[in-house]
Amino acid sequence: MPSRETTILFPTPGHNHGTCLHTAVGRAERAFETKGLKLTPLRRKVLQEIAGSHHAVGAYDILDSLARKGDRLAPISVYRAIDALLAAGVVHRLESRNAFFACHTSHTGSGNQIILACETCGLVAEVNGDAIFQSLAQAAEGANFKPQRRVVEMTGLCKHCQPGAIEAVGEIEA
Amino acid sequence: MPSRETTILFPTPGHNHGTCLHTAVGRAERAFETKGLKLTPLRRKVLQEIAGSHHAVGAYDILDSLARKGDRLAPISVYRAIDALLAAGVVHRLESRNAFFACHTSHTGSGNQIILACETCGLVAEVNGDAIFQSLAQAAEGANFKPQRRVVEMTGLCKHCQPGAIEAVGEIEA
DNA sequence: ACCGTAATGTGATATTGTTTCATACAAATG
DNA sequence: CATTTGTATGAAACAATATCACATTACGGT
Repeated sequence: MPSRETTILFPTPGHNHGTCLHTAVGRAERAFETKGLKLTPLRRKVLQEIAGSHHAVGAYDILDSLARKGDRLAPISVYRAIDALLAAGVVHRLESRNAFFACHTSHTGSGNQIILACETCGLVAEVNGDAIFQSLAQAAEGANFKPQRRVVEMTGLCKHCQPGAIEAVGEIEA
Repeated sequence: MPSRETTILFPTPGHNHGTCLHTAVGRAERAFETKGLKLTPLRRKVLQEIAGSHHAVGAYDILDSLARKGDRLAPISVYRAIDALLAAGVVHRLESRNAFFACHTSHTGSGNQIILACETCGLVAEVNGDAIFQSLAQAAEGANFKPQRRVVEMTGLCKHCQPGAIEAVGEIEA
C-alpha cells in the first residue's frame, strides 16, 4: 500500500492533472454545499487557480494569473475568495511560505493532516498526522495549554527530488 | 515537576524579566562564541529588543522601538541582525505570525522544540517535542520524504488566560 | 600599510495583507 | 410586490513584511 499512497502524494510531473483538478472542484462543490456556503463564480475561479497544480501559490500569483486571463481583481477580492475556500476547508495555507494550496485528498478519518513541501520542485502534499496531533495534545496538556490552531509543516525533498531519484526532465508543472 | 515547568513556560505578568533577559543575552554570547559567530553591537541591540519580553515581535516593532531610542535603522539592517540571531539559534521565527521571539530555554536534549503561542496574552513558549519529531520522522519516511525544516506551532490559551484562571490585571508586559 | 572578508549603511523596490466605504445581489419577510 | 436584511463584490488607498543592489566601513591577518 505505500506505493499507491506515495504515488498519490507526489504525482509525477507528467501526470494527468485534469483529473486532480476535476476531483478537487467536485469535492469543493460538495464541501460548500454541506456547510451551507456558496461556491460563487469568483471563488470557483480562484479555486481553479490554486487547484491547477500541486504547488502552493501566493495570492498575488493568483491575481496575476487571473489578470492575464482578463480578470482584473483587487487583492482584497482574491483574499476574500481565499478566505471562503479556507473556511470550506478545500484549500490550506502554507504558513511557512505565506501561500495557499488546494486540498487534493479526502481527509479521511480525523482530518488531522500534516503538510510536506518539497524545496526543489515545490510540490505540496498532506499526510495523515494523527500520531503527531496526539503527541501535540499531550504536550499541550503538560503545559496546561488549550490549543486552538495547529501548524505542522515539513519542508525537504520529495521522493522525486532526492539525489538517488530519476531526474525529471524540464519543469514540474503540476 | 510539572508546576516548576509550567511556571517557567508561561511566566506571570509580574515576574522579574530582567533575569530572563540577562540569561538570554548570556546564552547568546556563548552561542555566538561557540559557533564562531560575532554578537556585534547591532545584533545585541536587536536581541535585547526581542528578548525584552516573552512575546513574538515583528521586525518593524523592533525598528520602531529602536527608533524611539534614537537608533534609526533601515529595515534591512534589522532583518540582517535577525538572520544572524536565527543562525545562532538564540531567536526563533513564529511562522504563523511572521514574527520573532527569543529563546528563553536552554534546549536541553535533542533541541527539538515545539512552540506554543497564547492568542490572548501573546506569550510564546517552547516545549520539548521529541515525541512529535519522532512521529514526524516516521510520517516523512512513509512518504519517502527527506525532511529539512520542521515547523510545529500551536496557538491557543496559556494557563493564565483560560476561563478558570485568575485574571491578570492590566497589560501583560513580558 | 595592505588586503580580504564580514558587517553595516542607503535608497529603492518588491511582496503580502488590510481598512474603508460603496455597490450589487439574493434570500427572507411582511 | 416591496422591504428588509445579510452576504458577496468592487474600488482605492494604505499598512505590514521583506528583499535587492550597491556603497561604505570595521576588523583580522600578513
